[in-house]
Amino acid sequence: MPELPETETIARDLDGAIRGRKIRNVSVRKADVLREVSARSLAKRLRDATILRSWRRAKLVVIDLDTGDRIVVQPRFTGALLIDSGNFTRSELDYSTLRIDLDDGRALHYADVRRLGTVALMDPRRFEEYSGKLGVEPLDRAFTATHLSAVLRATSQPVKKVLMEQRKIAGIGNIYANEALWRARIDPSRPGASISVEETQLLRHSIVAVLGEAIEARGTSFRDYRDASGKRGSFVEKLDAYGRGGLPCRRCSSKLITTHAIDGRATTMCVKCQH
DNA sequence: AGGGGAACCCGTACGC
DNA sequence: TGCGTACGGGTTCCCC
Repeated sequence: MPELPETETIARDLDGAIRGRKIRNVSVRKADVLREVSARSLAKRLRDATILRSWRRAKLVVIDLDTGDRIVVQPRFTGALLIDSGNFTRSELDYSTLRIDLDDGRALHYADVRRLGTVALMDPRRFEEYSGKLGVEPLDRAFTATHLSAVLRATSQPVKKVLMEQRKIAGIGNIYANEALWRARIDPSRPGASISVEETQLLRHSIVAVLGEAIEARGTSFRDYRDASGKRGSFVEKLDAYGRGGLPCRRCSSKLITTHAIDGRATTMCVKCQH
């Protein structure tokens, strides 16, 4: 569930909480969340490392270490990075998959109820390779209308599916794809190549605006998402499309519809004002 | 190359 | 009430 705004919120909070801390010890309780590294090797490579910075790339939380290694966390649906200052409840501990003990007595946990999320450890070369396969960051200057136009022009896939392809544009998932297309008044099923220059400019603006507003609201908590201190994001109240099937369109009052015709994912739109 | 489908995982919802 | 099963959801990987 965490898309770009939620992941950004997690990474910012985490950076404020653990920047400069040194790692003492690592213990892995559920090794099936690990990717590209064994539990043993993870513990070895993290021990005594200093945490330089936590930041976001696409829907990933990246933790830079002074060793050059990066911890790359993909929370997927129910993953969370939580800091235990000694006040964790039993259920929070139950879902902890791994614990990183810090030099100030606190511990960073990766907790994940369904464990579809992943934790990888990458050296600089591997991280560059991995990150290089991901598309442009929509909040970077590089995400221009010209760039979006080139992405859309190249495909006959539905525009909504294109927005969610991480190799093309990084960080947009089902919620913000629905929102941006509603704002731009574009029918999500239209082929990428059919989107006009004017529509592309409006769509780019809609994407940037909705992501920015959602970050300000600390993300959307629809079902599971909570930030590092367990709090919900408030953008759910501002959603115009996602989760509003059957409710009146906030522009024209006609009933929003939800279909699963695009890539099997829930698409909610206004048939009257999205063309 | 690009597309389709399975696998990953388990809480929740639903049927009997 | 209890048990069994289908489902969801993003990404990766395999196959066509």
